Amino acid sequence: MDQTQSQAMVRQALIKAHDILGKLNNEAQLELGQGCKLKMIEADSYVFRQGDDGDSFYGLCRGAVRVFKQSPEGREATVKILTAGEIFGEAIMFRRIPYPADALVLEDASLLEIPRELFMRLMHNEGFRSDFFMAIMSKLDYLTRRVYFLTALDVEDRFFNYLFEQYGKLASYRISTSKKDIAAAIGTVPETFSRLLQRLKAKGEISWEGDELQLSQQVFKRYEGA
Amino acid sequence: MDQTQSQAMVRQALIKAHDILGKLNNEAQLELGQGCKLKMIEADSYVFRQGDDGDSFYGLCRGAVRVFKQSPEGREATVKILTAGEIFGEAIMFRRIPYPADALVLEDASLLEIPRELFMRLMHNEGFRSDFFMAIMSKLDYLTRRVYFLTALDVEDRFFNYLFEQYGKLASYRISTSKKDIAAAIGTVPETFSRLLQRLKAKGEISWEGDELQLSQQVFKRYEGA
DNA sequence: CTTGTACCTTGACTTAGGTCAAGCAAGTAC
DNA sequence: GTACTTGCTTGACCTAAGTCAAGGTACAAG
Repeated sequence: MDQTQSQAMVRQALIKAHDILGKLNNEAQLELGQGCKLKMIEADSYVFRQGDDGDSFYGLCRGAVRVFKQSPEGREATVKILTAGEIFGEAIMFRRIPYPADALVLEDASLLEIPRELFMRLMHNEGFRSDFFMAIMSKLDYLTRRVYFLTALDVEDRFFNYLFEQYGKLASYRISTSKKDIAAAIGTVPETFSRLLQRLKAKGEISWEGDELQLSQQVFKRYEGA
Repeated sequence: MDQTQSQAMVRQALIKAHDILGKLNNEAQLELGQGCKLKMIEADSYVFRQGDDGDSFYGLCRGAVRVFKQSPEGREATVKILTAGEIFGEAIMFRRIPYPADALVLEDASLLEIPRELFMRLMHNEGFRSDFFMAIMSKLDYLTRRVYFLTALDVEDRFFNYLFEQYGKLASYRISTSKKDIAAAIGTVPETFSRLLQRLKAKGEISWEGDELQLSQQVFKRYEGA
């Protein structure tokens, strides 16, 4: 088997494993596999920058990507930290505009780059359309909650909500995101986040050794409803 | 002409004038007009409350509605102030969940209430689907900007951005929203907003008499790029 | 071994903006 | 008229969280 063929098979496998793209029917997956491009991007590189021209959106198959916007003065707002199985950059599919945000790779990532023209063809596929739709609606939902989360909650609440949002409600977490990035994700600075963690440790509400984070019983009780 | 017939004509006219619903083709508009319900709701009443069961979304034809979420402690986050031509409540169309936010009428409103079952039928209409899609995408865009706006900008920047977002870049505005509601929209409290306005007036950057707001030249220069 | 460089923590300080309470102006109800 | 309400303003005060600067700690490069 030649090189080109085996790469095509890798793409096909990645598509199949993807939460959204994997729901396409076989023909559509094949079409997608032929028209998309696999990109490996290592941590600390950008997938795209705000203002870049482009006509592709991305499916994330491995790793993590942080999407954020920067103000002229350099303050930045993290819109979302994406993990495997999500899509991003779809905002520019319907209007020919530059990317409206930065997308920075946090953990070495495998991405499927899907050009607009292919996307438009896929949109004729009833199944893809409805899954794409669902994905967009759940992003809408996420952003609505995020607006709430950033305006109405303090840093402590935002931290726990972030955990639950990103990992679900567990007693124990294996954290791969750096504290600096978590701080950005919950809309604060590393110093404040560090102090929060000290305070929580002191109160015995959490323990965090290496990459293992544990929450105490009381924390769960506190967030029972949410 | 009897009562029922004339009400049907009113609905039909409202649909035609609506930015999104008005783009439906004639048959679809007719179907919509027959299946939807016209509601007049006066200021300070709720269209729905967070947690309410429901299976309709709304097209706003007149007036203004504020959509917001409340924290258990009563702090609230305004998600969006809607004006004529927009739709809202569509989040529950794809999943059978209670409304995830409150929708409060700010100015006497005319609403078209569209039940899920009808919505699903309309979704088969190619034109409606694509317009609905565009509307959702632009909401997504709006919310992304809003996350940025709430995290990375201070109250002053948020105020001017709100004006430009809501009315466009004018030299003179006729403001119908109360200061209290504007304060909520820009994510602050009336006191802080009031102080901001005094400061801006003192610096000669704005004047605000009655419902007439004027911006000075320097303000425009400052926000040229944005 | 030493130098560098991220990342994280800690301390001292500042500040934007929230809270609480009082007062005022305009509209409406009686 | 007086009283009540609602929206807005002002003052005094407080505090969560940001900024700036200095250290640690650990891993990587020379």
